[in-house]
Amino acid sequence: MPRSGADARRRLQQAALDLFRERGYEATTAAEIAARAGVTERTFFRHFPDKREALFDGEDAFRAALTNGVLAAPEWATPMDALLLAFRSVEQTIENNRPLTEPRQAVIAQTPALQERVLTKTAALTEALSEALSRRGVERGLAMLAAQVGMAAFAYATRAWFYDPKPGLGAHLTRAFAELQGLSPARGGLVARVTAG
Amino acid sequence: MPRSGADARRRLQQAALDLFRERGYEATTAAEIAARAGVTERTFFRHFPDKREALFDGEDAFRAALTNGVLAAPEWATPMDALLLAFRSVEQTIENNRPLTEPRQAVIAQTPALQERVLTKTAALTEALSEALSRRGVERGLAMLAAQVGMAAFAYATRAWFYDPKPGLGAHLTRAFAELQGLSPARGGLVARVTAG
DNA sequence: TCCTTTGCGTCAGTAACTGACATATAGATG
DNA sequence: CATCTATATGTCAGTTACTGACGCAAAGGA
Repeated sequence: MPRSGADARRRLQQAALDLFRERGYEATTAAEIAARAGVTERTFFRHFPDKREALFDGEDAFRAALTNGVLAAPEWATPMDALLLAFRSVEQTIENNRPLTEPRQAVIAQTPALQERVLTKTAALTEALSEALSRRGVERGLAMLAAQVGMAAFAYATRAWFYDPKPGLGAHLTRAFAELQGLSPARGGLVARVTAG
Repeated sequence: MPRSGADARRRLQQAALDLFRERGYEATTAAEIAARAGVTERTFFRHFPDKREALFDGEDAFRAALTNGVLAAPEWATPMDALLLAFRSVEQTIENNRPLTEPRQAVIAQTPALQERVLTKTAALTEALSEALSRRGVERGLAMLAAQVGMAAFAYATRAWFYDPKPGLGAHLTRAFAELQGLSPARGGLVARVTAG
């Protein structure tokens, strides 16, 4: 196979992250990113379908790891069990990648266009988890519900871990899934009564 | 106050929906929408910040109704109770608006760019619900978790109601919140054991 | 050494937006 | 009724994200 192109791609990603941090996302053009990476604007768009994607990469591996985690869960595991196991299986990866994801998060935090893209990435991940659950025999609608609830718990844990990394992501994860339990209304509450009826 | 502009806005929305249905979102330009509405492209962008927004409107009223529903819940209501009450309070509105939302959904279903925008609209709604819950005294992180879980259940109910409207949205809603209960792992399950520890 | 495969540059073009300025019109004010 | 003002709209020029077509160059296999 001739010329790899992976090199230019990495340079483009680095240049994009740097420029977004220096001038902000909106204030940097695709041409500027390409120039700093030593290539043409056209090359930029050959590597990334749009300007935002330069900031997101390696999501495929993460998704694969998560779905594998769900599928590898023991047979007796409930949907939420399987999700918790899946999240714990990528725990180390996330903790190791923190130095790389942190500056990225800072850029995303101040640009709505990137936040929008994060939402679709998360939605794709949720969809993948849902499909993995449905492969385990969970009905499709219920699988999507469980996947969304699981992702909410995961996000909750991640937020907490972001501000307080000491206990480790794993501790935050189990706490999040526990809080999920506590969310269920008290005995005799409205939802409980409606559910019984 | 001179000239209202509300008229042109409505025409633009209608023209956008029609054109998106005829040619698809990507294949219709903002200039075409404006032309059909009898105005200039510039006027289009004065009414809507971008092309996608022409399809979304009246979300503010919906959000206000939802947050009011949360705030109006009785004091003894748990977070999930309050959310269920909020959703049930807009039940009629949604059922009545179905004829208007259905063609819109059809367009959205086949254009990724619009699906992305739906996600941010949903996120904004979730954020609003979360804030309403936190005003009820729920801790902010937990409020967000509850809001996301509630929105997941709401989406689940809406999907089910879309395919089977006969029982009414209310029935699907109570069922969704009940399924949420069932999602909790069985006694002795992994999450239960981890939670206990 | 040729040949194929693939990344890249160049160029032209479309379309989503934006700022600046002029104009027209509905309504309040006298 | 005349005028004045606030606001919507038109016009125009410009930027930038993104795309298709074509040609060149380089890396590896034959």
